[in-house]
Amino acid sequence: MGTDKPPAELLPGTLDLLILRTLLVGPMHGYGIAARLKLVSEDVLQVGESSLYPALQRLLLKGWVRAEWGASENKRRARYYELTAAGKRQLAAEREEFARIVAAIWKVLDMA
Amino acid sequence: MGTDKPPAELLPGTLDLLILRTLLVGPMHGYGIAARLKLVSEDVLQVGESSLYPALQRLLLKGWVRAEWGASENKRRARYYELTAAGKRQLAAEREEFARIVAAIWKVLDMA
DNA sequence: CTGTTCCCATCGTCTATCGATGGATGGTAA
DNA sequence: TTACCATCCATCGATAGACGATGGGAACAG
Repeated sequence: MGTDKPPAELLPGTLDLLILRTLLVGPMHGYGIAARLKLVSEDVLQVGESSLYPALQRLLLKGWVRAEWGASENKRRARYYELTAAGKRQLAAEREEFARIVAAIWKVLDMA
Repeated sequence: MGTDKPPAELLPGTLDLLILRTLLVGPMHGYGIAARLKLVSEDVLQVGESSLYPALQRLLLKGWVRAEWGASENKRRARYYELTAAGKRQLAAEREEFARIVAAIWKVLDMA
């Protein structure tokens, strides 16, 4: 029967925030970002590459990240993404907004 | 002069949860649901009617709410939405899933 | 009778996530 | 060497969900 599905991997609208926060740790390539998100969230957050790369393109366009080609630890060619100053500001703003909204949602969930 | 303002009013993917939780208080009509969300969240959550009604249709289709025509307190005709048993189960499940994901996001936001 | 508030609802747009897919490269094992 | 697998890049098409604009109708206050 069961067409059961894997419940949910991500909250829409939070991916940019997650990527920016991850890049705050240091420059990283796409694959590494996905791996780190999965690791830190203990397998709860699983971002596919087809979500990740469009998101990175978005962030590049807005000037929140910068990209540079390099070599990964395994000597493979890899594109490293790095947070810009504007990206750091954006991160702070998005984080605050996220906290604000989540707090509001909890108020609803906990109301009498 | 830009009183510009609200960048985001809602986290996509959380609307169903918010509606179900609101209906747990008791049967309510659409307008009332929106008003209550705004009130309880202290103006942070503002759901427009063009988001609300499609969402209610969705919930009806899935059998999580039931609808019935009646009269509002002001004697106007109003459609009252009510949580079904399946809806209550769904609410519990979505709430848990929401908590799970938000906790994971915080882990990312707070990582070293 | 006119305007305002309350209450219903749809259409079209836009943004974003995701499954499927494709390709290149380097390490490893047979 | 050859095969294979893991890593790493990226796009396309489908789908879903939120929102602005818009429309209507019924009660009540002025």
